[in-house]
Amino acid sequence: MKTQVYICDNDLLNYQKKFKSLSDSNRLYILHILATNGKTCVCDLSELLKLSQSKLSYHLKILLDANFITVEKEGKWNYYSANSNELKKVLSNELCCLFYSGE
Amino acid sequence: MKTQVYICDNDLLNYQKKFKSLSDSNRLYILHILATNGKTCVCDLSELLKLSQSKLSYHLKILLDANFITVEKEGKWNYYSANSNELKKVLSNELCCLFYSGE
DNA sequence: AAGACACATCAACTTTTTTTGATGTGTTAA
DNA sequence: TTAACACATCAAAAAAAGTTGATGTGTCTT
Repeated sequence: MKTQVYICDNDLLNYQKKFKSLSDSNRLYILHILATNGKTCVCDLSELLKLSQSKLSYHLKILLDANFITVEKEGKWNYYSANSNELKKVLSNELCCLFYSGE
Repeated sequence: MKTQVYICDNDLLNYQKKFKSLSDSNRLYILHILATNGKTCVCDLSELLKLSQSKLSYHLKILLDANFITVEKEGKWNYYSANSNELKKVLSNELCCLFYSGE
């Protein structure tokens, strides 16, 4: 029985956070919309997802904290985009186009 | 604003389940050990992970339900292995060797 | 300056997940 | 056949995540 292991606690917690952010169908749907629609403002996301404003905000923040999406504030509106580079680090090619956009 | 989206509810729930199973550092550590050590029995996992027996059982079941690991019962012992084929469908190559074993 | 809009944040609540310790089941050894 | 072992399962408790409705902040319009 080998006892040595190669991953450190910090890495585990970091991946835990990333996968936790992906572990909700609302958030996966958000990523899907951002991946297929590109830059989208909260108001449009709210319509597409049929989520209340505060609920949507909550889920966007989680994806943001995981660094899987980015915001640009333009005056009154906030536009969100998928951070495909970060998503690609974690997700398989098979999930390309579904949850992030390809090269 | 485009309104069409391409993913169905069932797919979303399926991915939610998969990612939920990956969203815990104990379970990621289990996968890491299985990926690096290969087939391992619960008793050895319990020592490596320093998890109580029932807690470990709980987490193994979640990974099993997500189809990310498999069991073989040999008499008294249960041996678990990573289901690398399934993991590879979801996880990037970058995570190969960390959470599943390569080709 | 006042109102309307787009969004974030907060506190209270609900739901889900995780932990814990006890009990149950099958297998092996004495 | 009894005891010990390896593990799963269960019910209760604790902790974490998600929801809701209200409030706050910044921007634009008038």
